[in-house]
Amino acid sequence: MARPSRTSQMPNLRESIRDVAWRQITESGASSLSLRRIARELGITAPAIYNYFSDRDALVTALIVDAYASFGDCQHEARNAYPGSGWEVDCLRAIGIAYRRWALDHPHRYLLIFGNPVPGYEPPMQEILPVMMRSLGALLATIGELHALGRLEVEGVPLPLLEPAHRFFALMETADEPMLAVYAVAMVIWSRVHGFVSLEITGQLPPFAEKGEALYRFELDCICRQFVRSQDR
Amino acid sequence: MARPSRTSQMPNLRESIRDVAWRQITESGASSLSLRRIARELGITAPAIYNYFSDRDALVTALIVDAYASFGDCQHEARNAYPGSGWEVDCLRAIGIAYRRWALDHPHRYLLIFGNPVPGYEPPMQEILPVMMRSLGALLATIGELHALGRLEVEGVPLPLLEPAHRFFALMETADEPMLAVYAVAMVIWSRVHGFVSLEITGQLPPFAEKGEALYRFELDCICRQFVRSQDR
DNA sequence: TTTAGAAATATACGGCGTATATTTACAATG
DNA sequence: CATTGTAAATATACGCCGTATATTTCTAAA
Repeated sequence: MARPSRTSQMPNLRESIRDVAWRQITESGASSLSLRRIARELGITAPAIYNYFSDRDALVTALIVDAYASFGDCQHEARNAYPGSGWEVDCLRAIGIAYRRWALDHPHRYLLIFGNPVPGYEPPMQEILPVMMRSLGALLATIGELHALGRLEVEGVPLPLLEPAHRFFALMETADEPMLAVYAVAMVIWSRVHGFVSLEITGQLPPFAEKGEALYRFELDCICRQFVRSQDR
Repeated sequence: MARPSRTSQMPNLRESIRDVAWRQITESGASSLSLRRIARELGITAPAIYNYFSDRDALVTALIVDAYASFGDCQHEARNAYPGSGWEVDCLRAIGIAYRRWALDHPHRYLLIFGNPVPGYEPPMQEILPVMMRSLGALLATIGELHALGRLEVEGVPLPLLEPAHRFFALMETADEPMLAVYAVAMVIWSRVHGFVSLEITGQLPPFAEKGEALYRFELDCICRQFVRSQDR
């Protein structure tokens, strides 16, 4: 008895697979994701999943794209809460706060994106780059505005190289020198924020329990003091 | 035919297992570590490994302890290159440089320790804490010296909580307030350094190829400028 | 009404960690 | 020297896993 009319009982099977995958990930971590478990839970057989995802990796990629979309939404929401000019520093801080908030709310998604959690998986860059850049777009735009206003402190910040062989070259080849400085500052900020948040959600920030919040805000203050010139003058 | 006299042909089987495990990890990543592959490579059967490691997790723990030892060696070597007083800033910088150097030289070891790479593995803290604290000891000692010399800038740095429930409490309960400040600064420094290095070795530091070095040194300069008061006066 | 294709099942293969029982080599004891 | 107990290995098996292949069935178009 093959093919019970499943499409009638369960439409959008592709969506259901993704949903169950997310549930399993948020429950027991990204590394314990299993096609057979998903199938079992949906009452189908494991090979049936291959009608919707060519691979386990294809499913993981779809999940990563989802996660980036959610992350990007959180970043752009934070940015859009400070429209107009004159609030760039508050915007920068809000983006930072939202970054940590999202990571704490969705630690497995965070690790799925920025960590190394799935065994043999290597992300296909051409699929992920768009959502990845969109999610970094909020930070880049805010820093870009500060730069346009002449309020970005870039002294001493080394600029990135533009080498055609690099896999991010396509994104950068149109960038002029000021844009490079914006990228550089963004990377420094991102690496600081990522360092703190990734240690925090993996439980490696030893003695700070709920003081993580305070220490994180301290870091955001350092970032703003260092890279943003005061408005007046 | 069981038990061919293996102990004669291959003594130190426990060491050999660890060695082969390291080779597999450095070749294809920590996630693709497999007891059966190790056994195959050593010409033994898989269950034989259980005479030396009770679990796959026990093997992973041994590897992590190894990695921490190697990492700690690198940190203490950097520190010991600047003996005596008056070179604390250089020492701090050297420790930072050595941190990145070690991570670039042993990316898989770095991810094994500070990442999330092995599927269902949860590290047993009571085994790992000693080597972990030893490896952080170089940084803590150097910052402690700066603090003792009155050259540590701690204004605005939030202090960690001391709550008995926390699993790092045993390490901290003897710490007095100045020691807490040293811990706090160490955590900030560590999170910045870790953020940069982890992005770099996972290939997520987009446009900076060999400019990673320059950007990293910039970060170390920022750290020194921010947390170390100048010597004179 | 027939037929082509999509979507599911059944089955199977090889890999994995590991539990259990069994065999063998070796060292200590009588 | 013979015996025996133990440690270290093997043999085997179980239940997972991803996935390849062939088969079946439902459905929609010709």
